[in-house]
Amino acid sequence: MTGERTATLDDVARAAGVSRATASRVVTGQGPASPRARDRVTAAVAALGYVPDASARALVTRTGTRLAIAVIGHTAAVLDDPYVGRVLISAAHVAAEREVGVSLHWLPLDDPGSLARLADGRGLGGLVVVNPTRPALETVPRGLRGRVAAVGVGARHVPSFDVDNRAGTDGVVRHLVRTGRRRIAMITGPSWLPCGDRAVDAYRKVLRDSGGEPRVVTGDFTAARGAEAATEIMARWPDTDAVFALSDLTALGVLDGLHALGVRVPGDVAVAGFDDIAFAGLSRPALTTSTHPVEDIAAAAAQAVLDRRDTSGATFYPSALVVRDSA
Amino acid sequence: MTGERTATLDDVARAAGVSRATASRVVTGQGPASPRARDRVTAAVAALGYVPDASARALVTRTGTRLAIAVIGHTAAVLDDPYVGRVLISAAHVAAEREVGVSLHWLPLDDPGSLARLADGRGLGGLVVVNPTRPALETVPRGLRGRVAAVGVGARHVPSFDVDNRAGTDGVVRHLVRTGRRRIAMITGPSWLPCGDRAVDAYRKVLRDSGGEPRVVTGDFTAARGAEAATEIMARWPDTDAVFALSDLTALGVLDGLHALGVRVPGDVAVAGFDDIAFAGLSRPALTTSTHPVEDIAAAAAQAVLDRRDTSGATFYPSALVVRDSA
DNA sequence: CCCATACATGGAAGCGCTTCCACCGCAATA
DNA sequence: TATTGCGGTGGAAGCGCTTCCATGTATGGG
Repeated sequence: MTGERTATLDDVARAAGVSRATASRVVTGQGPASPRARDRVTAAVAALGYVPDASARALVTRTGTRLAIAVIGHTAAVLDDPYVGRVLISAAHVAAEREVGVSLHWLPLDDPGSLARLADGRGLGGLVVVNPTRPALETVPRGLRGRVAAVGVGARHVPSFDVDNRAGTDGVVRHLVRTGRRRIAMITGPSWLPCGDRAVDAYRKVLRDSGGEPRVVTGDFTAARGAEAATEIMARWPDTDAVFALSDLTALGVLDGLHALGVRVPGDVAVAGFDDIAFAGLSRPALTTSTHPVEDIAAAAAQAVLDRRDTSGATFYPSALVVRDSA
Repeated sequence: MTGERTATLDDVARAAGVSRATASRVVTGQGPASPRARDRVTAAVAALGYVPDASARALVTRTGTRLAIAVIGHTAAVLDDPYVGRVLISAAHVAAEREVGVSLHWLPLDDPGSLARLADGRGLGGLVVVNPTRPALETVPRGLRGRVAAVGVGARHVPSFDVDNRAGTDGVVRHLVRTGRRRIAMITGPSWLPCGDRAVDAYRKVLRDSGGEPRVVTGDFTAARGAEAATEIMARWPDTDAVFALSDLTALGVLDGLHALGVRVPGDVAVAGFDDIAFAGLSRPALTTSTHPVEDIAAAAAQAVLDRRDTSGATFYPSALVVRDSA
């Protein structure tokens, strides 16, 4: 049964008739090696199907640069939203280009301490935290300082990358005002996600300037909640003439909810979202929204972390108004 | 500057006044340890912020069960599609429950050999390949036999998990026929993805039974291609009265394309998709489609791999017709 | 023909950890 | 009191790899 054993560098060296040191030099491409030795080792590697053990290698080189991506918030809501998937894919792309591995971690909302456990070993090149809560970010192990970035929130202690949802919201709400709406309601994100605060601020500010009173309802970024919230809003403030949701998914739900209520969009009520997801242009009426360059943001975070760039503070990416039919 | 060094188990042992062996026993929870030793070690761990080095641990235990997820196909199309993200998230969930790490790999379509490189070391508990091409699966390193599963294709050599798109397609197309459609076109997936073959078979079969002639157009699972394909189809076969796309995203694109053409849905042409994504119910008209339990499938694949269950052969998950407004 | 120089090579140390094994002291039993 | 058994413990080996260092072995110039 020894045939089932995976080959080790010793096996390769023995098969090639060289020392393990030489074999290592050839395999890694570092250090001198005669053509003869090179050939024999290469042949042995192929013959034995040798694959270096990453653990052993990382142990000695202390250079195992792996990019860890931690997603916080274990809610079902995340499943339907393409957001996390897009972040994952984009960050994984960046990592793949640099030939560093990616590890994925799924952290419950209520156990921020688990972030610390991610730093398993020095094999960690960096950590990207998606949708982090504030307490979670404070549990980042000190060995990792300077190698952590946050996506999707304006974090304090670590470099963070997010869309400028203040400016984006401002743009959307101003557009609503410009097109004659005054009684504008807003559906926010989940309360545990601090990223919405700046958006709500912007919304309040525009309303104040235009003489409207704020009508804020808490959402959770899901479509189901959007439909529900639409009903709530129309019941509580029947004269509402516009609804702005901080998520396209929710806005699509609003469209659905209003449709069920027999409210016409945009005739009776204008609807706007945020994110400009692929489906925003496909709904009927097509959704007015503001862009969210998720891939750029995630890629930037991954790059910053892998480059050990100390981009402290928050970086906000521009969001552009996309006017379609719903508002 | 020694303060910056990350603590090792030796440091912990020294601080706790015990041997490294004892410290290890306490940290891992394996083997006997007196309450006194336990307390002292625990305290030392906390004080030093010690985190075990996963590489070193994996090296000696040979038990580093990490779940590798490889996504094949580097196309932009994957980005918009929630599919891959959902697979990732679901598999990561399963892994998280069992406390095994997840590593993510992004493989170009044209270099299947890179699959072999994933088996870096014995730290690999299993490999889930998403959307694998046939040649890619054949490059799986022999050390990994029995620890690989495929998602999204009826693979030959490794256990595979996919939706039963033969039955699903059958259900959708029969529904179209039942509602009076005869001149039904189909938009498939990309040609490099073999999973569509069975669906096309089913489509052909139903058409043959109902006396229609097949009208097959190649797609790529994107919405943009759907809009394009709709135009192509209507130009080539102007009397088409139904379009079935093997992807909801594409079907939504078809809706858009037909709308631009001034074709009414479902009045003039019925449209049906496949997958029942979250947005399918939100489009206007709401999309008729067939379910695709992506999360179940991905979870099953991850479980099979982590359990070392030798579920050879293909497992197909049922797909249920969802009739909405578009067909 | 001999010595300096370069390169190729193997021996050996050690990365941080787990675990086998031998050991020791203690309580329980004869 | 002598013997057994056992939980707790430390020493030491070794996982597979890289890399320092010393030792060859060809090559050039003097």
